[in-house]
Amino acid sequence: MNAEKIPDIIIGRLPIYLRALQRMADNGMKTTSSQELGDNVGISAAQIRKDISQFGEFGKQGTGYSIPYLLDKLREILKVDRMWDVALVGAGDMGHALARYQGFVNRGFCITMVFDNDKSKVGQKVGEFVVEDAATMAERIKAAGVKVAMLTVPASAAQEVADKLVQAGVKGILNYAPISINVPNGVKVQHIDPATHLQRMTYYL
Amino acid sequence: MNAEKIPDIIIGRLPIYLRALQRMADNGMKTTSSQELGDNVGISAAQIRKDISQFGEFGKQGTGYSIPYLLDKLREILKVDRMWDVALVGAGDMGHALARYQGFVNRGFCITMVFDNDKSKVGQKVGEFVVEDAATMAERIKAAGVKVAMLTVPASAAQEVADKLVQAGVKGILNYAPISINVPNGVKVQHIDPATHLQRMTYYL
DNA sequence: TAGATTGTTAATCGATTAACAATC
DNA sequence: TAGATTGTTAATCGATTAACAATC
Repeated sequence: MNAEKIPDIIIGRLPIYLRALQRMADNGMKTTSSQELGDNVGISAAQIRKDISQFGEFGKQGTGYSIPYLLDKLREILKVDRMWDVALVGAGDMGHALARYQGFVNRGFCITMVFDNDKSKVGQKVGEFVVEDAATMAERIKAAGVKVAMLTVPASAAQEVADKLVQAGVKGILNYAPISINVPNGVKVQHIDPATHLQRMTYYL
Repeated sequence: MNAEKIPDIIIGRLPIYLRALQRMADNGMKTTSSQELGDNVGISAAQIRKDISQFGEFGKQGTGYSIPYLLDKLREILKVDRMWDVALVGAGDMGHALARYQGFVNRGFCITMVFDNDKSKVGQKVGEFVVEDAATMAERIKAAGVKVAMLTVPASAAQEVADKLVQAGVKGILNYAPISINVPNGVKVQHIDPATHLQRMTYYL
């Protein structure tokens, strides 16, 4: 294990490897090589080897990587060898889709609470969850020790809600609002904005 | 205007700038500086100036950038000074949320068709769209000249559907399926996978 | 004018690739 | 063993930052 700081760009690729390896495992594969994994995710074999070797010697010359073993290691590194409780804030269309999404649970995440500030939504069911009043959000998150949240509120409310989440102890925010939100050091934000992603492709068309 | 090839990493930041500038314009602001824009999006002022200057001299010493002018230029560069028809494939929860999303139209995109291969969904309404049979997809996309698609089908179907989209002339795919899809040169893919984004943050927690 | 801020250069910093000894 | 593939090194390539003359 290497104690030096790992660049964020490498951390960003690990979940991609993890996803591909999980899929290989589902298909009954037992081993893979940097070449094969690279072809799968569109990254060079050299880079895959370099990235993985930051964390230890997980492969074997001649035979490559054991898929179950590498899966274990990557899950451990990314800290998804446990289950993270997630708060979902915003019970609109996107919130509904996320609340009903089946893909979180086997990747380390479990939505445990859903909030909205619209009183007409509070008490209603969204997926298997009952929408709670956003006014109780900070308190509930603090009490439950939730560290991860998904934000699907309008852009106009996003910064304010993010501030409250941070205040309540949330350390990672997945932001679906189409606006850059600012958070203190030590809090991570990931942005998902479909229009931004589309605009990144049209340049090349 | 610089005729050299612009790095993809710069292109990727332009939509972020565009989004922030649009918001500033909505708030009635007329000018901004690289410093102010940078604070807004969390990028250094030097980098913002460098990025923008790849495409021309859009600022003025002493006063910064005219927001409406820079908006125009960025939209032109990213080719979102026009409206792109978008095909949505997959009428599940995520497809529903995207079909009803109001944020595309003022950012250059307009969903014009929705497909699903589930016969029980064909003919049903999703947002304001009637779901069409995926069997007619290639034909419809070709006839309409659609170049951009959003993919919200299960991972097991994603590669196959992507191949059909490419065959039909689609050049940009926004992939919501949790799997890396491979496409020929000249076709762009952007991946949106919430679990992957979350896993990128847990490392730091 | 004086102050502010751009566009650009050069220096620094960081990431990727190619190559290969080690070894399974 | 012979073939395959890792982990790592050094070289290359690319991106970011700092600084400042130009100028609005």
